[in-house]
Amino acid sequence: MTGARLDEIDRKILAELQADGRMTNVELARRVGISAPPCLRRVRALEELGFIRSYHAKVEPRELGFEVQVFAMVRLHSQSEKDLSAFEARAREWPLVRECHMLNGEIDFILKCVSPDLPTFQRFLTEGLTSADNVASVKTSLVIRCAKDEPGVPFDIVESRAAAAS
Amino acid sequence: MTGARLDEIDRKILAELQADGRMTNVELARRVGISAPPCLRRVRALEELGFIRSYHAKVEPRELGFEVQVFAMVRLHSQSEKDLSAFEARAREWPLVRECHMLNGEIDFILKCVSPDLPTFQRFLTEGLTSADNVASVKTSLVIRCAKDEPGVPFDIVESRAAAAS
DNA sequence: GCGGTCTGCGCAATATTATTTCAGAAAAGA
DNA sequence: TCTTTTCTGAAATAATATTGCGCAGACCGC
Repeated sequence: MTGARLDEIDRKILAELQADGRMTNVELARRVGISAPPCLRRVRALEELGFIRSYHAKVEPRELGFEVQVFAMVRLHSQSEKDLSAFEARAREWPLVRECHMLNGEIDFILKCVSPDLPTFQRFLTEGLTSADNVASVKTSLVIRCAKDEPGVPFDIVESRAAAAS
Repeated sequence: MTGARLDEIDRKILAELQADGRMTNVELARRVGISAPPCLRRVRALEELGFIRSYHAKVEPRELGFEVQVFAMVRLHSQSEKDLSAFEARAREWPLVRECHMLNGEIDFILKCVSPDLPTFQRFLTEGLTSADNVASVKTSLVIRCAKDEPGVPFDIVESRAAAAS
């Protein structure tokens, strides 16, 4: 279960580290209002308990020559668990696929892909994705631009909900 | 321009920090094969030049009570730049919307949303998104499960391409 | 109320790490 | 070749992370 309850300080820690994952523990402790040692212990606990899964530098794909970003909507012939898992396993193997989510409704999977250029993506699309086993159809949409990209959780809502509950 | 060329060490640094954004500089230096001071200078430079945009802890939404994740495909009536920008500005204001990408093709925008529960999302959908100015239609799909979530860049491809070019 | 246990805090000490400084080696150009 | 530039790494210093430990408050059964 996700039984372990978080207090106000834990939520602040998560919010701060989500916003800046490289903040020093001293600075973090200052911001959440406790001293460094217990702060570090809380961070470790949050990591252990799975609230914090990992830390990542956000790298700019375009700066690295990945000019193309694409969302691919995939439909399969068979939605048996075995076939779904098989597709997911393949998705994990494709480097161009950065995210793979199973959806309800008409579309079975949505993939977020990056590619250095259009030819490379087209090759992946024709030789990899659409020709993969069990794939019924693929609809792709190029990303023109990104207006917002803040994965994670809206802690402003977490806090207002916690306040409302009390 | 993105003129500043990166060498092998820079790319290793980016790959390592993308995989573990909290790695100490000492460990990072050891892994990429140089000493700590020049390594830190390179990291700072990569941040300055925009290759590294930011650092984030990856927080598990479900652990924090955000049980619902949804992709919303939005179509607008008008695609004039003014109206597109207006929609983007609104998307940035909605806390439940974590990502907003403008697409080509039939769909104008795709939004990735999180919500504590279905009622909360339905309220946002009816009172916020679908009733917003200029929104023609919204199709939503619940995320059943996530098979892969590794935003960023596939450095294995960067390296093989660099090797091929040399 | 009174001890016992549990939990979490913060001080202080120590180990690691970050950062600056600086001199020297390799690459580029006249 | 000589300069200029650029980048490296050793050493020193500043800052931070981490451990150990004593203390205070909460909770519990008596």
